[in-house]
Amino acid sequence: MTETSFNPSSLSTGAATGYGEPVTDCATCVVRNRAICASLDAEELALLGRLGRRQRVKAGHTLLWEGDDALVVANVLEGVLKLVVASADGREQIVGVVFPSDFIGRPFGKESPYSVTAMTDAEVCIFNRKSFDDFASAHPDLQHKLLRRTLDELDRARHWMMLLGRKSAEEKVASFLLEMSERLSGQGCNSGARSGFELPFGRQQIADILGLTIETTSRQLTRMRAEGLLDLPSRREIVINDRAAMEALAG
Amino acid sequence: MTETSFNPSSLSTGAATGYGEPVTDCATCVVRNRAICASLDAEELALLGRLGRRQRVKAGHTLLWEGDDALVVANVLEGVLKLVVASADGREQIVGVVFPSDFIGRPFGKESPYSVTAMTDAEVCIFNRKSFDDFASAHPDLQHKLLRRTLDELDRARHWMMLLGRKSAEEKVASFLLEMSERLSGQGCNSGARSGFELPFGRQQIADILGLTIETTSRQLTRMRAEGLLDLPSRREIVINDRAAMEALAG
DNA sequence: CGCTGCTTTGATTCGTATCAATAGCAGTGG
DNA sequence: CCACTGCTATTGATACGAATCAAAGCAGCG
Repeated sequence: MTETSFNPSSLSTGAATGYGEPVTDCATCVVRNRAICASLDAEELALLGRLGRRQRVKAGHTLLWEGDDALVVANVLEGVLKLVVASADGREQIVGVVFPSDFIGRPFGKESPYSVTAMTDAEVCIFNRKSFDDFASAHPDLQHKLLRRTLDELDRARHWMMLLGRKSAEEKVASFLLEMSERLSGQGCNSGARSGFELPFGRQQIADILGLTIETTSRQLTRMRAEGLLDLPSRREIVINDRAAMEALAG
Repeated sequence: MTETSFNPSSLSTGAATGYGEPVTDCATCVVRNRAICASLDAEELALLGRLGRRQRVKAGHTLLWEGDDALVVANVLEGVLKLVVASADGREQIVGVVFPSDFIGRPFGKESPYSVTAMTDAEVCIFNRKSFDDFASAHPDLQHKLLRRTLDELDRARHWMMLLGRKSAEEKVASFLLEMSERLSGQGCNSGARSGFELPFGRQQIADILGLTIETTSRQLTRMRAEGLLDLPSRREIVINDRAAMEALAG
């Protein structure tokens, strides 16, 4: 465990100071049109902007700890973060992976039900939770966006439950590769059967997502490569050669 | 498969007729203060009531099919229903269990991501989804309630992912019994270490919740009985003798 | 060049699924 | 009241998949 804590020491309600950089211009934000902020008009955006701070999070650092007071919520601007639930004896299960424009944190709740840790260097637009809760309560459109997003997340989580409870190691890895291929190769075109992408994390993390060990995960990938289903040009690169066959394996 | 479909054949937008009974008096509804309707005042309640119909669902009948158009949403008045995701080859994973006052269905979404099937005879207050979506969009307080509920469901689902991905059969069964004990023995007092309750479903369903087979589930229960942890007075009754020990097993 | 951490590969064990048979219970009708 | 039927649950024997334990390979970096 080399992970270290992000400590929002001088966090205060309202205009938070002492950490991060003030948000200067939401209008030019990279996720302006994809994040929940897309529901706001210029005036509202300026108001919310005053509550937020841009915050860099280095890979491996933890923004929220499972069980601790959920002091902050945030939008992801850049990088990839994981949501982790751990058991008393140290087993870990990744219960969510968030990308730019995704929302993190637990609004309207006291304790964070999971840890949030950066898997790559990341940048987030962070809010004091109470301030955000108040703002959201006063802005139905924002709340509507948040509701839709939460419903989508719930669907995704439930679909993942099927994978965790009922699929074999081979099916798990195949499903994982297909989902990552879709989420990582951008909203762009996935025309051909071949598709390559770079995973933002290593084998152990794949295992923690799939409920497997690192050895089993590695073996499955090696076997798929041997069968010509995929190439592994480098540790974190994956090229799916035969999408249809991969879909068949995913069950 | 003896499950049969509930077919809302003459479903129309607005005041739906031709199925169920019209809602006569929301004010005296058994779940009036616990369901999302609790956010509404008398006038709003009357409006929503006009959109709803009381509908009985017999045990084993399916209200919504995975992948089909999600035509309806509903509040549970009585009984217990399950949310099921199935794979092409017939494996099933129960991804949620809903009780009276819980909300079911997928607002703001076209396809239902899972099937909803009654585990016991049940009664629901059912709405045409589109009408409900419109009503919700116009009533921020209702939407707020729905958001909180969805966030809670998401937390529960993610917690369950840890169980499915990382826990042993013994830990799964122990966790399950503790959770059911809490959700079934009502909001009442759970004073003593001993607690008994009646499950609304059989062994196969427990297995489908835990991602196990019926045999493994049965063996774990028998073993726990042999060790004095619990009693099994009848097929569906469970008495936990030593709650602390059970919590230790749950991991 | 030789660390250091991550990944792959191999040998073995263990837990759970699978296959198969029996037991128990609920409902039905003689 | 009891025999019969169908369904659910339990119990047993065995097989298989993934975990575990152990070692070697490989890449990045001072």
